[in-house]
Amino acid sequence: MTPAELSSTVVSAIRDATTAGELDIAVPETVTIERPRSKEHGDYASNVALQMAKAARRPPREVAEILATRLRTVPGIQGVDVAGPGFLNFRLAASAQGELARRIVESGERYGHGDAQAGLRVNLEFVSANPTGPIHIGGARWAAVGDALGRLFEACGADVTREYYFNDAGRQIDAFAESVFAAAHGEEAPQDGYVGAYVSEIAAEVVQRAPGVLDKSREEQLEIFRREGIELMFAAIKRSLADFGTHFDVYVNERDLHVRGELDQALERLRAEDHVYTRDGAIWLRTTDFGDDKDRVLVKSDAATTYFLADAAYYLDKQLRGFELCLYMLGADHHGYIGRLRALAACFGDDPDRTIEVLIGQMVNLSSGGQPVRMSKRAGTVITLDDLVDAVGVDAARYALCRASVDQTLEIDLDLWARRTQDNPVFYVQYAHARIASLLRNSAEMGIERGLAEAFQPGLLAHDRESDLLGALGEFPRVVAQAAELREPHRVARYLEGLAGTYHRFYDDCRVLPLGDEPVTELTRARLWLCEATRVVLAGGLGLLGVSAPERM
RNA sequence: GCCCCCGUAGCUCAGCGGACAGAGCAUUGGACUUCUAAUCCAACGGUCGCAGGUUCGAAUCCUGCCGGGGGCGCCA
Repeated sequence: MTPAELSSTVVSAIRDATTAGELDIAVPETVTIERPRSKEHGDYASNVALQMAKAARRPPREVAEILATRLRTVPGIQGVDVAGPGFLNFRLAASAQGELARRIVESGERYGHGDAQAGLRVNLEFVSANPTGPIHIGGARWAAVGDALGRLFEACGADVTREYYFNDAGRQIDAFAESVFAAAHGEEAPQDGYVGAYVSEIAAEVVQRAPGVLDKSREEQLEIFRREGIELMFAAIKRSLADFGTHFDVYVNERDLHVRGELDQALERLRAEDHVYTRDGAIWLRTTDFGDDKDRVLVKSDAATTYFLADAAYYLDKQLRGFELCLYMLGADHHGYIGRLRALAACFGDDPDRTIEVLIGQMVNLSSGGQPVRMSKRAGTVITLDDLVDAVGVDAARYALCRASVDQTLEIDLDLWARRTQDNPVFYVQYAHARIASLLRNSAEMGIERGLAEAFQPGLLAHDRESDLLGALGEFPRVVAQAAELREPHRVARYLEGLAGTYHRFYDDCRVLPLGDEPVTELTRARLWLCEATRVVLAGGLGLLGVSAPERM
C-alpha cells in the first residue's frame, strides 16, 4: 500500500462515517499522510482528525477514534492507534508494504512520475547569457537547476520548452566587439570592455578565420570581429552546456524579434491597450498601474528601443506560442525585474499570478583549500562553468549546484566535491547505486534470479530495515511531485541522500545473497526485488538531476 | 531611503502549521576470514538571531527590530 492509496482509504473512511451519521462534515478530497520521524508512531500518520475537529464540532481524539474503528478493518492495515492530541498512527501489514517493491520494479523508470502537472504548457527560460563571455558560475547554477526543473516538470506530465534568450545586438555586444578588436591589435581593452584570456583566444581565432582582416578599415574590422566573435563565443557556450548535459529546445535572440517586427507589434499592442504615454521625448509603459515601482521606458528620446521593449515583445511572443506558464530564472542581481515583468504580463491582459513566475537564484561562492576563490570581472578572473566542471567533474558540479535551495547563497568547496570519499554527497548516493549494481551482478553470476512477479512474497520483507527502506521508496512519488510544484529540485537530492543512507543500513543488517553453501530462499528472492526497486529509484532520482547512476565505482 | 535572499549543532545545510528539531562533515569510541568498509553503529553537540502576534499546536504564518549578502539607471 502506497501513501497515496492510504490517503484515499482514509478519505473513504471519512465518507462512510458521514454517510453513517457518525460525523457531520464535508468530505475532503485528500488527506495528509506522512512518515513519522519516530518509529513508535507507526509506519504512517495522519493529522486529519486534528484538522477536521473544529468543523465536526467534536474533540479531535473522538474524531480520530471514529475513523480508527473503520480503518482497522481495512485489509493491509495491521493496526491503527489514536495518539497524542488526535493523530492517527498506522501500522501496515508487511505484505501490503512489501508489495511496493514489485510495483516499483515493474514500473521501472516511470515509478515516481505522475500527472500533477499534466498537460501544462510551460516555458522555462534560463541561463540566457549574452555571447560576450563564457558561462560564469551564476549561470551554471541555473544550467543545473533549470535543467533539473525541466526534468521534474516532464516527470509530472507537463509539456516543457527549455529556452535560451540572448542579445546579439546592443551595447554589451559593441563592447565585446571592441574588446576582441583591441586584443587582436595587442591593445588594452576599452573602458567597460571585456578582459580575460578568452578574448585574446577569440581574437586570434577570428584572425585565423578571416585572413587579412587586420588590413581592413576600423569599421570593417569591428564588423568582422563582432560577427565572428559572437559566433565563436556562442559556439563555445553551447559546447559548455552540452558537455554539462543541459540542452535547450529553443534559442531566441533579440535581433530576430527586431527583424520580424515583433517590437513594433508589441508597442502597438500596448498602445492600443492604452498603457503607453510620451514624456521628455521618450515612450513609457505605465507599469505602475500593475504594481511596479516606476514606469519604464520602451523607446528612448533618441528613438532607440530599450531592452525592456524587447522583453515585452518576447513575452508577447511566448504568449502567442501558447504557453500557460512562463518561468524566468534570474540571478539575485536581477530581482528588480520581477515587478516589471509581472506588470508587462498584466499590460498584455494576462494575470501575472497565473502566467509568470520568476525564480531568483542567490549567488554562488567557491572556496578551495579553505580560501575563497574570488571572482573579478575587471581582472578577468571569472569562474566559469567549465572551470567548475574541470575542478570536480560534471556529476559533482550538477549535484552541488542542485543540492541547495536557490534561495540560499551557495558555498561550494571545490576540494570536497572533487573528493571520492563519503564526505562528498554525490559519491555517497552514487556509491549506493553502484553497490546495488554490484550485488545484482553477483547474484546473476551465482545464477540466482529474483523470479517471477507472481512468486514474489512481499510479506517476507518484515525486518525493520526492510520496512524503513520500503517506507523511503514509497516517498519518492511525493517528493517528485512536491519538488516540481515548489520548483525546488534540491528536494530530490536531499531525498536521495536519505534513501542512500537507508539502503546502506539495510545492506549492513540484512544479508541478501546466500553465504557459502546456504540455500537460496524465498527471502533471498524477496530481497533481490527490494534491491532492484531501490536501484530503480536511485537511478530515477539521479536522472531527474541529470547526474549519472554508475554501475561500478 | 526602498526592494530581494539568508540567520537552525563547531562547519555546510534539510525541515511549503503537527508529536521529544534532523542529515552529512568535524570530534570521540566501536564494527571488515562473508554481497563494494567509498559502508555501518554509538556518543557528543541546539535560547531554531531577538521581541511580540495568529493558532489546540509555530523553526515554519504575520508585524517590528538586530546581523550578513545582493540590488536600485532613458545600463544590459
